[in-house]
Amino acid sequence: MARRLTQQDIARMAGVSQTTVSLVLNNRADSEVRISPETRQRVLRVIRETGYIADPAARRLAEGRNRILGVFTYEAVFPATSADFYHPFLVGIEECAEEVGCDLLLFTSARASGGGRRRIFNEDSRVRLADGCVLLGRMVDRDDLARLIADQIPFVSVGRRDDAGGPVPYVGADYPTATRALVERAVRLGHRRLVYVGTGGGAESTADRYAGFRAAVAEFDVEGLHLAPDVSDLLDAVRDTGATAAFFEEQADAVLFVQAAKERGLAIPGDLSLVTLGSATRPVHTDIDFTGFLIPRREMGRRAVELLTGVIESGGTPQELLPCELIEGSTLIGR
Amino acid sequence: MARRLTQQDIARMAGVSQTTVSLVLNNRADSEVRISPETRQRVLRVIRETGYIADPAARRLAEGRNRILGVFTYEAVFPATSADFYHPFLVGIEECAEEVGCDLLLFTSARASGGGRRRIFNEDSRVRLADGCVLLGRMVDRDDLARLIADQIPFVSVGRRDDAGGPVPYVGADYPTATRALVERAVRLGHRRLVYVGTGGGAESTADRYAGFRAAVAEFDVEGLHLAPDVSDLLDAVRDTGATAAFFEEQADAVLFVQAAKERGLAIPGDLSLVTLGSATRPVHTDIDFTGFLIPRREMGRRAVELLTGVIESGGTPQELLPCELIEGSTLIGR
DNA sequence: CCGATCTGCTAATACGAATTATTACTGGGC
DNA sequence: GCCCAGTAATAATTCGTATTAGCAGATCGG
Repeated sequence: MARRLTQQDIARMAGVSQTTVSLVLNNRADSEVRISPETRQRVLRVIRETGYIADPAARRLAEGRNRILGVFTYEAVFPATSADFYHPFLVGIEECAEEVGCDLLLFTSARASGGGRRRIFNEDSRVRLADGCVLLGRMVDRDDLARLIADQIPFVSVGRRDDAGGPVPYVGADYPTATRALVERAVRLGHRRLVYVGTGGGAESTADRYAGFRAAVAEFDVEGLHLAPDVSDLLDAVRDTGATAAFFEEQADAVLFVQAAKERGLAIPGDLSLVTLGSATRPVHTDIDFTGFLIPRREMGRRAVELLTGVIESGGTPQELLPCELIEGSTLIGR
Repeated sequence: MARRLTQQDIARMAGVSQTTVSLVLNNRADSEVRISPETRQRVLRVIRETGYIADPAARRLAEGRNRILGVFTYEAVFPATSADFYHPFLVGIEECAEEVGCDLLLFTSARASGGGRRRIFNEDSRVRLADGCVLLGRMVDRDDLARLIADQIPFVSVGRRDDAGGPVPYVGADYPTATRALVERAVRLGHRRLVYVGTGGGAESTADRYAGFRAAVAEFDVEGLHLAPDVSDLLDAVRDTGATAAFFEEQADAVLFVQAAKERGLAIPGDLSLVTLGSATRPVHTDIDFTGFLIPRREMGRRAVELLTGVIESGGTPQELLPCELIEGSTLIGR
């Protein structure tokens, strides 16, 4: 590999010192440092002619900055399987990274040598190459989080915000508010007995939805029931509750439910209103125009990068919940 | 930002020199270099306890390697608009990168300061941070290519393979062979008059398809006609040719064509057989089971990374066309 | 006309890891 | 007692850029 151009080479050609080249490049105009216009032009000309570009590694080493943002995911970023969960986040992340002039480093090598799940800190982690990083994924390793905090590596977690021996900077979706709004809408439409279909626990994202549901039914003083999505006959189970509106944690479950309802003569939304709490994590294609809300994934990605640049520059532990856009839809009607 | 651990720190803690730490880390066992088992263990223990990780920038500077592969695209990698062109390539790239233990650097900042199109070499390009890079995109800048070659930066182009003052390493799809195979199939089924619908020129990918078509009709001694896809009334135009089978360069055009045919009472494939030459670049959703072929995008991504690692290690200018899988489909029948 | 200030630039060093050259020590052979 | 081989480790240098301190020469004030 032909040795590439260095500032030393440029300096030689322009008849100045390497220092001068560096100063011109970073066009410093401090009172401390002075370069005559002629010299500056001469150096710039050589740089232009040779197409010299500074070595990013050396740069990073010297000044500690890179304009590279790391992106870490616990699963493959580009899942072969689905129309995928990560994609919208990445769209937002890329957009914003482009705006702030940063490149993205995807930690694809992170799968530990053991072949197990991905870990941020493996033997030769390249995390530190980036100025900071965005964490994506429903299951973030607590030890990794703790380590990030301990090492004071700037990062922002998207979605997850578990505490890990210290506050975690994050961008999330405001599920409680969105869920509350949907409950309110149902109540306004005359529903008095609602059922929540979903795990209601586990990941924060689902726990949040359920908590929002619970708080809202209490606030509006209506009946709020809960059903696990994996009961043997969900259709009957929902019917038995006597609820007039069902809130589905998972859109995929709602799709199956509608399928079953159609087969067994239950009219949606005539006999039962349906609400979905956010877009599907499991891929599903449907033409049903569910009433529900959109998780602002793209916006979350964007915001994560914005916050990250802030953290990199001035530290802090930003925590933000982004509003979900409500979808009018046609599966929730008055009764 | 708390200063992070360095080999110097580890050395101090273990009571050895920085050199020793480095040697232990790269566990060199040359006859030139000897470390006693006790010392080695002591150093390793400190490393384990502190969780020390080498600074990738310093590493890169010293040894010139990074295990980072750059990925350059002329458009956004994650287009907000479509179920997107790049995705399958990226799936393959990521898979293979993970296997070879490399991280991926996406040059998202590459949009030149002018706000114009992306360029690989802008003022502070981070290209050199990577050991080499994969180029994606239908339109690769010739100057960029020339520069990559001149600077001897290892790279592999996916799809494009324009000459740029020197041979370009690439992975492509074997359109000519696949197109020939489809023509052959049509001929075997009794078709004697075929029409190619598409630009037939411009990008290599389309030029290749048309060239394959031309060569095949010559080889099998049948009639081969050509129609631009944007004629005012494509349906009539195709009808007028008297062809019994139409080969569509773009699946999107074929979908529209079928639509029009249905409306105007032309039976597909009863009255006219249809063949599509590769999956859509414009996103389109259809349930039609077209006869045609699949562009092995994912495999191309994989292979590009494989070839790139080869180039990085031992140079060369690999050039490969990957076979396209034929799709039996139901739009091409005998007559 | 001598010190003070200003101007334009460079030498030296730091950054963190890898590598090369070199030193300190131990035993063994004669 | 001296030289040599072998072992274990270190000092010094390298990579390319950024920064700090400082050095000549010119200009100015008194």
